Amino acid sequence: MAYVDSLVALADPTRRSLFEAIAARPASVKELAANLPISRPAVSQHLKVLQNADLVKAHAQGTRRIYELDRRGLEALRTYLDQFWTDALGAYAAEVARRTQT
Amino acid sequence: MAYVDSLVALADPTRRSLFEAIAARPASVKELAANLPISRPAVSQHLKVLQNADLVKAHAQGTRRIYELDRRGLEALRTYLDQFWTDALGAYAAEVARRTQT
DNA sequence: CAGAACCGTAAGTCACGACTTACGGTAAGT
DNA sequence: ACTTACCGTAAGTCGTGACTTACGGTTCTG
Repeated sequence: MAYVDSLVALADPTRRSLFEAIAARPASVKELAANLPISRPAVSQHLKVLQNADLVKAHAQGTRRIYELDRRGLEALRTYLDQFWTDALGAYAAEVARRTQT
Repeated sequence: MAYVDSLVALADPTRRSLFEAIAARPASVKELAANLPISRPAVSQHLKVLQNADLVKAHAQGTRRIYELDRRGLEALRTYLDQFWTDALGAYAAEVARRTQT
């Protein structure tokens, strides 16, 4: 259920900010913390959540840890959502068609 | 920012259960509550959240309210995620390519 | 070999959100 | 009209998770 972790991770506004910042450009923890109104340890904690949701991955570079995007988390989430796209137009289509109002 | 509401709504396990049940087949509040270990008012509260995330829509049928899937919420969420798919392969591609390890 | 820079974890606080019960409101049945 | 069925909202409780400060560990630099 990796998609669950992705959903929970991205539901938090601070983690979304981190994720979006990392997606735009890989960065160190300090750099990421500089653009947020919270402490550096808080950023580390959020990154941990993002990381084991496979939304982000890190690699050391000297004493710094550079975080970059990991597409596996997004992919899991995407797959989960796509399931409803097709389901909603398959078995569910007949039901909807009858009372269509959209 | 409709996608934010969708993310928050689907981050809760109970709301996911409701959403998935509704996606599989439209149902009344009582029917939905019957398959969950929580009270009926709790279900109503969750449905309210799902509804103003545009993940679900309701229409009255006698004294019952039938909830069915609303694709607008999913669409908003999908669009948000797709943004990273392309971004991550565009401006971000060069950065990654250099330190590729995946 | 200090000292500094960068980071993760531990422990504790506090607000928020997921529940409950109680209540009121509307539509159908007799 | 009265009762029953179905539902939403109000108010209050309680656990979880998003923060903080404090600490220890590792890697460059002088």
